[in-house]
Amino acid sequence: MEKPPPEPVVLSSDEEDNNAQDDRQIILYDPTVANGSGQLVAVAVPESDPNPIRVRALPPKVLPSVGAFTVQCAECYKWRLIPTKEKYEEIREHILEKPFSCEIAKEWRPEISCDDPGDIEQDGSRLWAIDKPNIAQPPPGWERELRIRGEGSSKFADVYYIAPTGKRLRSMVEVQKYLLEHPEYISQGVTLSQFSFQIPKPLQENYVRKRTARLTPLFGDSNLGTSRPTAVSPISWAPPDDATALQLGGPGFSGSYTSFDGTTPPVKKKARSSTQKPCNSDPLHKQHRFKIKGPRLPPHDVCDF
DNA sequence: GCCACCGGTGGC
DNA sequence: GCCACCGGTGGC
Repeated sequence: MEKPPPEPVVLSSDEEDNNAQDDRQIILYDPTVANGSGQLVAVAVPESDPNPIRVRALPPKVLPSVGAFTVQCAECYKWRLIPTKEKYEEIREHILEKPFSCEIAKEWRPEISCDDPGDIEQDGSRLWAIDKPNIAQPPPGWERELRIRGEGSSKFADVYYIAPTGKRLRSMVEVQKYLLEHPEYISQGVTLSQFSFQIPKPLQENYVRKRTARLTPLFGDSNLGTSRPTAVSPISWAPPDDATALQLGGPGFSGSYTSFDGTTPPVKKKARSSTQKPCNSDPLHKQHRFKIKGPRLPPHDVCDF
C-alpha cells in the first residue's frame, strides 16, 4: 500500500506528575477520516496554563492532561502543533470537509511548509489518543473541557462543558436541562448540536481498563450472599502483555509507536471503603496491576510552547 | 458542603 | 464492545 491513510485528529497531553518526570502525552488521530486526506489534530495547552511543562504545584492527584494539540497535514503527513485550543477546535470542526495542511499552519507560522520537519512525533514519550473529527466548537462563552483520567480507569476521559456562568455540565441531558432553565442562551442561538461529549480514544490499548466481564455464570449466577468459598480464582483472566502493546504500531502509522513507560502508576485504585462488592466481581484487576513496561524512552519534551 | 473524579451499567 | 449517563465519595 502506499501511504497509510492519514489520520485526522491528534491530541497530545502531558501527564503531570509530582515526583516523576513522566511526561506522557496523548495524541489523537482519527482513522475514520482515512479517506485519502488524512490529517491529525493535536490539542494545545489550555490558555490557563501557559506553562505546560511544569507541574502544578501541589496537586497530589496528578492526572494526565492535554499538553498540546496537533493535527496531521493531509499532504506530508507531518504533525503540526496547533497554537491554541480554540484554533484546534476550529480546525477539528471542519476537518473532514477541510483537511488540514501545512498551508493552513501558515496562518500562525508564515514560514512553515511541508518541507519542514514535523513538530512532534509519536515517540512513546507521550500518550496519543484519537480525537473525533467534526466536533462543533462550543458556543461563544462556553468552554469544552477534556479531562484525561488516570491510567487504568474505566474510561479514558470525560468531557465537560462550562457554561458562561461557570456551571459544569457533563451530559447532553444536563445541557438540555440547563438550556431550558436558561432560555436566554437558547434565544442567543445556542443549541444542542453545538455540544458533543465524544471523547478521544487512546492509542495505547491498555490505558483504559477493560470492562470486567459481564457476570460470568461460572458458579451459578448472582447468588446474593451465598458466595461460594471456592469461587474466586484469578486465573480466569489472562492479562495482556507487552506483545499487545506493541501491536499498537497499528494501521496507518508511520513511525514506531512505543507503549508508555510503566514507571509511575498514576493509577490510584483506592478501594472504595464502603462499597464492597456483593460477589468479588473483579478480583484480578485490582490485585495485579498489569503495567506495560515499555522501554522508557529518553525524555523527549516535545511540545512546549 | 461542594465538587472533581471515578466506577459501573443499561442500552445499543 | 462502546458509549452515555449519573451515583457516590474522597478530599478539600
